[in-house]
Amino acid sequence: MPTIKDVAKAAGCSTATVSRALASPEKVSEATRSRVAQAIAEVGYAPNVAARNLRRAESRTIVTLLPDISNPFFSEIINGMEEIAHKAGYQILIGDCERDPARAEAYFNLLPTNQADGIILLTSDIPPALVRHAGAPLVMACEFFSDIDLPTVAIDNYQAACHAIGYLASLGHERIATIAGPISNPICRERTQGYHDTLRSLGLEAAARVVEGDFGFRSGYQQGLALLQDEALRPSAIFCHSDEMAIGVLKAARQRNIDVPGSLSVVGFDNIGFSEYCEPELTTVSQPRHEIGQQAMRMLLSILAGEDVVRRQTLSTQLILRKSTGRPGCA
Amino acid sequence: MPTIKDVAKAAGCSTATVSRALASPEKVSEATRSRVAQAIAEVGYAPNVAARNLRRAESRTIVTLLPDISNPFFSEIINGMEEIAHKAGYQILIGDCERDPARAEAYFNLLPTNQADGIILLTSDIPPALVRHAGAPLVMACEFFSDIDLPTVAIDNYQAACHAIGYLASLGHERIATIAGPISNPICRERTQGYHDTLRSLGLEAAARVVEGDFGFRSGYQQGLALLQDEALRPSAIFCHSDEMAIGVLKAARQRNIDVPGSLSVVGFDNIGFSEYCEPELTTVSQPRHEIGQQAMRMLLSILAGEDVVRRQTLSTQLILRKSTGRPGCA
DNA sequence: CTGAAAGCGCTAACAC
DNA sequence: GTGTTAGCGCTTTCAG
Repeated sequence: MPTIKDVAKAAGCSTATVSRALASPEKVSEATRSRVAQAIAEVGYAPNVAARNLRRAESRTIVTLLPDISNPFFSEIINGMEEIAHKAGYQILIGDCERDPARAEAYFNLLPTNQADGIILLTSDIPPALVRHAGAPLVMACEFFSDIDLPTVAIDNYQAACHAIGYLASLGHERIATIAGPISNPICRERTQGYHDTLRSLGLEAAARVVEGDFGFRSGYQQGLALLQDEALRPSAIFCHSDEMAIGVLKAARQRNIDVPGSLSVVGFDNIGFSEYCEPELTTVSQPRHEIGQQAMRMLLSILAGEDVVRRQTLSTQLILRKSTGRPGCA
Repeated sequence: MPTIKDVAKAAGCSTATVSRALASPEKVSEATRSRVAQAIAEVGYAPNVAARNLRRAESRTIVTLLPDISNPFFSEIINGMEEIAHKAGYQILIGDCERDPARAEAYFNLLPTNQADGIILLTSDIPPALVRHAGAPLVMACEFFSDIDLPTVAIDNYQAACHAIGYLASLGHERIATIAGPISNPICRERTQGYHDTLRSLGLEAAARVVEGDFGFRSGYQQGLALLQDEALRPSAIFCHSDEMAIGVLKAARQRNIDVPGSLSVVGFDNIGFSEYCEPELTTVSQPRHEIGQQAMRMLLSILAGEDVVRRQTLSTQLILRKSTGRPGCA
């Protein structure tokens, strides 16, 4: 591989000039600049990034920490992030934590050694101590910590839940249950709060029922089975904190011979690709995932550039009406 | 951040000794080694990776190129790769190509500048020229090129298809169709070949019908709709080259009021998580994804280490029998 | 606007 | 077993 020296030789100038021609062209005369450009093409030069990083003490790499890479919810967010990062000459390193603090720690350890310039957190399920002593810019997307104030881009989970519950109530549902994500998760608390507040304002609080899942298919299925077990207590609608759990509920209902939406309405959250292909198609809360990814990355790059940023961006959600919701008892 | 010099000073030795204590402890005396270890803990040292990479002319980074990060089929493979890579001190950079040759090229360009040491290809949908002139180790996983012989770990697609079709035929199906992935894709050709050969050996070739999809839900749905349109020509079973397409077919059948498995059997490929939660649960060909990821990474690391490798590893598949298949006309 | 020169932090000959 | 030394390729003062 040719180095900057080879280019300098070919262009008849010093390595410093080549470097400048690349990094700050305006500081180099028109003539020199074009000679350098030609020399670069001639020798087939590409800068050695490790050398540049060492010298500049940066890595041009952003880590994205997520709880589970197999959840398709994240992929569109990552696409949005990548789009912005790539334009700015940054790379993304995807870190799958799998609820393992050691993994999270390994990724945070990339910061002090200049292997990463910053981290975007798509999960709050990591040791707070890591976050507090990160020593490099951090941005939260989708989630947040209850006790640590980080720059954040997210939706209004409270409002989204209110909206979903309000819609179910407007359909005539009076017994609305929730299958939440982990209660330790602040966004789930917000959603649950929105759920309770809406029920209360509608006088439906007596029939409130919240069970906990982990966002995955299986937990939705199991909690759905439990929720639908006792006919006397059976909810007529279930609001789920993820589409996977909602799809699990759909399976539970099928197994219990409960028609959806005839005898049970189900609302999901996230609008993943599957939600259009399950039976029945899922009514769900859609988040602007691509935009969340873009904004989070923009925010982090701004911070890295030393610019001031709006520390809290809230993007809007949309309730997508499909076939899993209807008036109660219309079977 | 403390450097190796600080450690040397604290341990009362030279930087070279510290470096050796870290890289090849057996070359350093017991006593020195422990003094170095203590000094490292004392000053809180962590090696600067950019400097090491520059010096060693390596990056300890492996790129994984895949066609679409939102396809959950890949996530378990990536987990397997990460497991092995991490143990060996390597990082994984996930490259989503999105069928864009420019993206693929950008990732290949990391090779000559030592930003990546090798690439694992999970897609064959990239310009062959890139592959031919990569200038660093490449390994294929799952897929392969018809005209470029790369070290590969994959399943026997031909056999897997034969097995699936044989099973369908054993159930009594005589009109078996296939929704293939892109015909330009060699693995799809193999599967299609297995399909035809099996039908022929069974005397069922006259009713053969192959249409092309792109592995996604929508294409399965659309091709399913088309395949099920004309009652006279309607297949009694459809073999799909991906679970997503099979799930699309399920939706198409529902829309056409065709009972699965009563009037139509459907077989998928990949055994993604959703295949257990769709209606009916999907019979599908399962690939050992975790193991594929592990083996592919092991192979690449061996090549990097200059070891000889078995250039072609074939892992076994399993036909998972669930609810989407049955005897024809048993509705 | 350009060149000389120092050095980022680390490793690997090469000596001893 | 350990120290000395010369860079890896690049950027960035500092002079001019």
